[in-house]
Amino acid sequence: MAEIKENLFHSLLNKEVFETAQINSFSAGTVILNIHAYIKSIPIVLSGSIKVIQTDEEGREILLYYIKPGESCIMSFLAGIHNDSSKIKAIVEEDAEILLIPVEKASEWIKKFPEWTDFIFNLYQKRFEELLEVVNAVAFQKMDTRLLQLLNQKSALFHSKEISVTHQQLADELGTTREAVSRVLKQMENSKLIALSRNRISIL
Amino acid sequence: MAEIKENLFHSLLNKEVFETAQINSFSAGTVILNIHAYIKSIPIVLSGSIKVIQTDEEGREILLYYIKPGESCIMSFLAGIHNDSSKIKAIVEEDAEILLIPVEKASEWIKKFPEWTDFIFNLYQKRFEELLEVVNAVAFQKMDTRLLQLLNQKSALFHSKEISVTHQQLADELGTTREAVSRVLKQMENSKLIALSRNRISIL
DNA sequence: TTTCTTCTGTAACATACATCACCCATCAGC
DNA sequence: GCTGATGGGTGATGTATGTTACAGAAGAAA
Repeated sequence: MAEIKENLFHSLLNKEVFETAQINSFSAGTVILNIHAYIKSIPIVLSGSIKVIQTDEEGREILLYYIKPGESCIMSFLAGIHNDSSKIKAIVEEDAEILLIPVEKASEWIKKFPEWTDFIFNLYQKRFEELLEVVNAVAFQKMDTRLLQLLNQKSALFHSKEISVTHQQLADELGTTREAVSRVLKQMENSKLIALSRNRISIL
Repeated sequence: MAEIKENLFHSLLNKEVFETAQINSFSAGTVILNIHAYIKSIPIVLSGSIKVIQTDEEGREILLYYIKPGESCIMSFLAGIHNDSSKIKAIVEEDAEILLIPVEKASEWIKKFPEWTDFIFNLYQKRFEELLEVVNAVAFQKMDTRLLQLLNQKSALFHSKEISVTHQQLADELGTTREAVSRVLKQMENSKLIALSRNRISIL
């Protein structure tokens, strides 16, 4: 974490950023940002990770992307500067330390610090591309492909081939049902791609 | 068009913007921006409209959103300032007049004109929300709902209850097949929601 | 251990959509 | 008018995923 902070400090943020911001710790599962909530501060992840999901009226969910160390939630930035409410939900995936920046500062800095603007635009592009991938996956890919991708994503995130997750959680993130996930996982186990046990999937 | 130009001029752009930019005319069907193309200028639509679609490797498409007068293609802005290639395809839907702004100017103005930055951020938010809706629609909605929404969108765009379009075109925009579209349309006709004829759909 | 809860496996069936196949309708050009 | 091209209608069939329903497995609690 100290490392990330140093990087941010040197490469894109300056003293004022760190002096203004507060650092907070959140444990896995905490809902950082809920749908329809109004936003007063913008989070920058220092350690851990946050997952951003969309929920529809009927409560169905779908994973949009992860926010990793050094990144921020661009949706909250947008909603924040427009004084609008959030359209998405953000949940801590791994215990995280987060820098909270008041919205007014965030928009003030756009005028003052070109590096900050760059940082924001870079994130925009990244998030846009990730959203395009989600659209593609949902529109054209079958569950097996999507599941495998999700497992690999999680494996990379946790730096481990062992993933602690229930089928229901995966189903929620993919916007499908537990049974569908169980079926596909079982097939993947039969093809020796993964090994299954309660609350745990190992990628082979 | 003169009206839009005046509005842009007064509300968010200034003299320099119009002096720098060129106005070009494009007729319906023109591909303004292709996937993998590098971007040297950013379009602002003055009249007509542009549709932005995503295509995957297998050539399947899906409509993302429309760019209407007074708006710009934010993807090209992002890709432009990062000197990256386009991930999407933009096609003129209605004959359009477009202001072309060189990328260097676009990023220069971020520092110079707060109104320009506001304009950009506003668009970002709008596009983000539209993408979220696409994700939702593709993930959770059935074809009948999606088709109806698309027809209403087109009807609003063309300011007409009569839409000139083939079933195949609709299928492409929804990322499905012609047969599926034909069947659903026929049902909708039976429910007196629309009337069908060759190359034309009338919303009742 | 026994009991309870949560997670997983799986069968049977329903449904939406894709795919294939073909015919008919409409319209443009001759 | 005829002819050919494009667009549209529709049945048959396949397949992925949703739905319902229930049983067994693995842990947690007692």
